[in-house]
Amino acid sequence: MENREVARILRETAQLLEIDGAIIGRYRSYEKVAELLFSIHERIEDVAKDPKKLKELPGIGDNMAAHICEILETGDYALRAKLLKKYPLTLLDLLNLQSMGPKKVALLYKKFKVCTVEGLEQMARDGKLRDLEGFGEKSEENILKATAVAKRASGRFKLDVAENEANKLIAYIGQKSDIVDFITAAGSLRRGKETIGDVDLVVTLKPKRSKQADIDEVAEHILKYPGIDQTLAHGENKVSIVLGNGLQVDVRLLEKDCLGAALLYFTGSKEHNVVLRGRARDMGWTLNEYALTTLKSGRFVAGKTEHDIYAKLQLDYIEPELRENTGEIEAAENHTLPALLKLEDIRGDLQMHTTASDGRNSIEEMGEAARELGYEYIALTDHSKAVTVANGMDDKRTLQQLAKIRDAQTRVPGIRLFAGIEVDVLKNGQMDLADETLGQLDVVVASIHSFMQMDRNEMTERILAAIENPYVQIIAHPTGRLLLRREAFEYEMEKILDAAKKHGVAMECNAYPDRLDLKDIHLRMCKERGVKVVISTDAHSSTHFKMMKYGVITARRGWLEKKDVINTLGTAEFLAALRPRPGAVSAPTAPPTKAAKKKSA
DNA sequence: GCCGTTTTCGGCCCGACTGTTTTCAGTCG
Repeated sequence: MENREVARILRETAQLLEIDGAIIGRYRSYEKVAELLFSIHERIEDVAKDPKKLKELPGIGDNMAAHICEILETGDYALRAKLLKKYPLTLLDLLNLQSMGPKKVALLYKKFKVCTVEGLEQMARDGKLRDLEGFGEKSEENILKATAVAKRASGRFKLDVAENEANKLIAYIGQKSDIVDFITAAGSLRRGKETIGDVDLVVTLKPKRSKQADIDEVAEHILKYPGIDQTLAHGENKVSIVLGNGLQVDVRLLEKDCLGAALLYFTGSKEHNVVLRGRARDMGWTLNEYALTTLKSGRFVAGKTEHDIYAKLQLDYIEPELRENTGEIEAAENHTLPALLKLEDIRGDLQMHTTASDGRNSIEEMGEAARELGYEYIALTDHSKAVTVANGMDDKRTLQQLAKIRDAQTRVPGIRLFAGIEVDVLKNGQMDLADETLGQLDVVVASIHSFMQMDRNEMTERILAAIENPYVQIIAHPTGRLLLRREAFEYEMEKILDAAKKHGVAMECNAYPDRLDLKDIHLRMCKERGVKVVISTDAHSSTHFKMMKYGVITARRGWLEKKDVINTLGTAEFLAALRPRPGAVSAPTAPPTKAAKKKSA
């Protein structure tokens, strides 16, 4: 059973308990364990084999351990089943609606047996809710708005989409440059999460322009933003809006002096903040979004910058991407935080497509665009024949493409053009092209584009076979997921990574924002095992090279450092870091640029 | 339901905003 399955059952139990009126701590304990299951990379099924190990996990005691074992054994949990006799499962859909929480859901169910979004919508439309205690006409309006939003938006957005919307709004708010001092994204966008639920913007005002009238002026400006679909909240220092595509944006308007505390608070994650606050409390302080202050007298301790606050808490500065309460606080305490990879460390891109298969640009165009970015090398990796829809190449065309790349190299100096392939891993684990063909190429990237629904064991065997093929050097988008569209393949990641380590195969972090594959926690597993990682864009056009930043941010979330990623190496070192293949001839070197020629002369 | 050595019982983040109230409960992040 997958962690997310166990987590789902625990989370539903927590929600049902909350609706049932359980005390806060009880349902929080279920929620916490559900959250834990998403943050650990061991399979809970494996951990649970040793009851002692299971109970070592934070938040799991005797009872919870027994519940987890019950779920793993029976596929369900008795308390959840019992609660479901009292409340239908569809009731939980209502919790996802804006303005609806457990108390209101419970009341509505008790009074009217409302348990579906459609049912609730009808009640609101008929004006049947306004006489209920705690409800009014406005509540009905809000419910109708919320059901409309729920119908329109799936609720989450890809990182690039959220970033683009945020940047547009930041530029717009920046028009108030006489009042506004600084604007930045916080929340999961700043942490670089793969999908974003809503965007948090922190806006600070100039010291002489932070009166309420100034804040109001900026808020009014924001409410006139052309992209707004509806306004959810408008208070003294907060504006919440929903954009046309359903993306919610919360903007906080604050004084400059509390920027550090505000950024820390609104960047999260919630779990990271909870631990920081507990730590502050242990030290006799209290931490909120305005400052770190003394518990007794409320005297200011720190708050101008995040660095100040971490320092006072006796922690090294923690980069936003690490703030998930998955060990970063302990590492900050022990001065063992990683020196995270940076975008400028990347010196080449190892997966891209040209007009030979399904790309939009020629070899030369890709080479020139990559050189513009300052890269030292790229690998041109068109599809192999199994991907017919992408005009994949057979052996003959692959070798023709190799010759074309060698030829293009003479016209594109100053960057090394590796002749590569993205060869398909067939259903049985064999390669889509002959070994003799693969052996002539500089870089062999293997990936799966078919039979994605295989069962766990079969898929594990299939990928193991690919890794054991002596010509395969990189496994591309190893889990095949498409964010918000398609689930990852199921297989035993531990086994795959152990094999990759053994055979010197690098795992790709595909930087394309629809993929981000491997994802953060898998990359961290690579680091722990010493598995080599490459970050590639999978560019299908020269404009796609800019997606590299999403791969880097994902790698940072996986705690990766420059030394963990082999396309941070120079050309010769990179080639040496790739898996050596039997009988492979080394690629010819690139002709120097004119500038370099002059220099050596 | 979990956790802890100043607590084995009593907390469990905490402040803003809204809408319904007429001082506060519920929701949200």
